[in-house]
Amino acid sequence: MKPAQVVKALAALAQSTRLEVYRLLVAAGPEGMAAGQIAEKLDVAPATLSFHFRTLSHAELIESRQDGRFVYYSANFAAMNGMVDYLTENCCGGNAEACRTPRKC
Amino acid sequence: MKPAQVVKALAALAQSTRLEVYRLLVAAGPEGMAAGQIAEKLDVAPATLSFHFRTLSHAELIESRQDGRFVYYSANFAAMNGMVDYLTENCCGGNAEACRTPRKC
DNA sequence: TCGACATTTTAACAATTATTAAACAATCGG
DNA sequence: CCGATTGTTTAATAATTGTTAAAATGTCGA
Repeated sequence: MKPAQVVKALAALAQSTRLEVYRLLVAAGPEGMAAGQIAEKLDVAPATLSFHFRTLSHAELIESRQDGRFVYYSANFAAMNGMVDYLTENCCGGNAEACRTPRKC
Repeated sequence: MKPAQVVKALAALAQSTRLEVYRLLVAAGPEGMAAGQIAEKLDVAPATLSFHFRTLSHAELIESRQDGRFVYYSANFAAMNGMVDYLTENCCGGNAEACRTPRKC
């Protein structure tokens, strides 16, 4: 994963509304959720949400598919793993064991 | 980890200079590096770097200790793990296996 | 104590970002 | 087709952020 893209992904998540959206989609799993459902659940104006979707999409953290009148968004799990891998590269000079902790996903 | 702090941590890393600083410190391990070493290695003006240190410190992603005239900075590994855990909470509605991938650290 | 070194703070400016309302597509049911 | 629904785009404004030079702080060796 290239540095510029990691920065883009981090920036995309570094905003409370987008972070909530992303977490919602992570919890929703591969099937995702419709834009309207998300707007309702988070109580955010559609235009605002659309702006944030675009940012998350551009960062390749989420994907979208159209289904009739609805647009479903879903999380791109590989992207986040790539981001985390980048952050922890050469951890402790290669001795990763020194700072290992278990994780959930 | 509280949402506001996760946002702060992500925002701190969502900037190329700070991301480089952080990665350098992750690689350096618990002993860390002196501010001047980092400035030289990354070719960044001291004042600029100081500004970024403050942002990273405030996000609790790095720590500092004074040693004579030098200030050593080091990565706070627990903070990043907390951040990642937050992002992946309830992954795939609890079925974390569905999106599991191995990681390095 | 003096002078040199290491780093931080302040102040100012340029650039980026978030939000909203309003206008604009696109899709469906009747 | 028409009207209602779903979502996106545009344009404008307010707020936040990154960078730099200059001044200030703190530490050490002589």
